[in-house]
Amino acid sequence: MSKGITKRSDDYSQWYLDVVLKAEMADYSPVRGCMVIRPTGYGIWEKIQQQLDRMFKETGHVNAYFPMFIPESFLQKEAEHVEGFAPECAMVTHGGGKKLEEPLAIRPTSETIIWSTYKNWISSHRDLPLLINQWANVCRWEMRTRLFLRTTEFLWQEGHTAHATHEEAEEETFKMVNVYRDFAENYMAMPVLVGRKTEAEKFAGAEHTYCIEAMMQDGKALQAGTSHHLGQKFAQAFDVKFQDKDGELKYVQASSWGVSTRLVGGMVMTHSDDNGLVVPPRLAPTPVVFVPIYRKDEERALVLEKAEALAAGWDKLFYKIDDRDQYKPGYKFAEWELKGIPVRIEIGPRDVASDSVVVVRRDTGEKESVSAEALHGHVETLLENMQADMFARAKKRMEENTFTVDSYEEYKERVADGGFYRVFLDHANPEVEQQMQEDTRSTIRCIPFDAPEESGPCMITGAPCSYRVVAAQSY
RNA sequence: CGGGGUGUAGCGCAGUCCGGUCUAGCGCGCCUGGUUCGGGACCAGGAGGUCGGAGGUUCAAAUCCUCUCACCCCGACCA
Repeated sequence: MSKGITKRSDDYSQWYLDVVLKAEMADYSPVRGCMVIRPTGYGIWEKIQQQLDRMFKETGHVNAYFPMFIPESFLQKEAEHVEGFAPECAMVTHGGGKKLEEPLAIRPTSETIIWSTYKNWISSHRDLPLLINQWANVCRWEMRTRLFLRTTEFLWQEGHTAHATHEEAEEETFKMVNVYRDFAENYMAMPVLVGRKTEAEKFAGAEHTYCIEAMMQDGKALQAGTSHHLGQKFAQAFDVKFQDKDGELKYVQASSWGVSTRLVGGMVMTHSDDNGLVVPPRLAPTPVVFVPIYRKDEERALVLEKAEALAAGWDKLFYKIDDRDQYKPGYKFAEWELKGIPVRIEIGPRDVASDSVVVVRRDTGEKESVSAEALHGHVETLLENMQADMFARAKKRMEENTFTVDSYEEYKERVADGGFYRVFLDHANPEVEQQMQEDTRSTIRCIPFDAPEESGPCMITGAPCSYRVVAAQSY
């Protein structure tokens, strides 16, 4: 069927690369670890941006833009932050033909430049909360990269908020991880686990980190979004204080939260199949493609005219008519499948004669004949159903691959096969997680918010635990 | 940075072990013309290559030697 896509069952990571490259989502760049995002991939990122941007604004945030160059000294102001990011920073040492007095880091994240600026913007409780987001590129010099999932430069959004109290910052941190959950589930059709990161996994410079974790088709976890309560760490590092109602000077409380182009990779690994990309309708830049079928010029004219008529009333961006003459219909079918267009409408002379069309859904491949009259309603319902079905399938898969395990021996045997493991682990003790990582290359993905109270012994040390955490191998 | 692999036309590959038949070939794609068109059409003609790079051995190198670069996969770091 599909030309040159490795089967998932043969080699999952090669399959992923094949899909991304063959569907023309991205290309390698001349620089190691960087990628060119092609229109098919960028269009999906744009849909992600549009919807998230709306959700951020609906929750009271505004966009701004901070520069990508950060004085090296800024990064050093917060101890944990430096330690976490220094090794992966790209540094600019020259400019204008001269060595710079102070090297500039290309932002790996913007906390430092933003808090150095917030210092000037905040003086009173009346300036709070400050709720700003930015869409930007960032750069992290990773040892090993993978298209979309981890690249040296990537695109993301980063929200940076300032609050008067710890509680308000907490409310914000929690609210935003739930925005991410809402987005992942309802737009990406990607079920996620929502919870808190362990000390070992949290953001460098956060008090605590909340996250959404998704499960890919091979059972590995993907951190899909994070929201951090930064407490007063950055406010102290950059001396950001405000005068409160009570007249006292206090350090501001902060949060930051982000998702990146990694989501595009997560979408691929959640929904796509051996025939190529499968895009959930709500992330499809163009959800519908008409493939005309004709033999002679008269038929071509007839069929295209009918397609135009059928599409009348639909937003121009909602559909496209593939009137390329140099390809046969079968070729076009295969190509649009590879590129993941959710709904294909086949229309030929026979359909025109019967005043109907053939409608095919990408996720299941099901075909049905639909009367012209019913087409709009049918397609709109179909897209909604696909969206729901894709989520349901992914959710079922996640549930079926989430296991409850009590013995470390059993865990060690099974975790490499993929899946989420609900286990008792003394995560407060960092050595426990470290040992597990050494033994199994797996980590605690999160402490789910909805973990029921349950008591049992840590599977490694036997220490008493009062709930289970979720551990898995991850990307 | 370790371990494995691959670099030959836009893509996928053969040729490399055992140097000469390679003036480098095949499939797909591309260009021209015609016939086709309901699941990746067919025929005919054509364009396209510093064989990853540098150095060496040789009468002769895609092929042997040395060095080097890039990319992919698997680990250690991470959204």
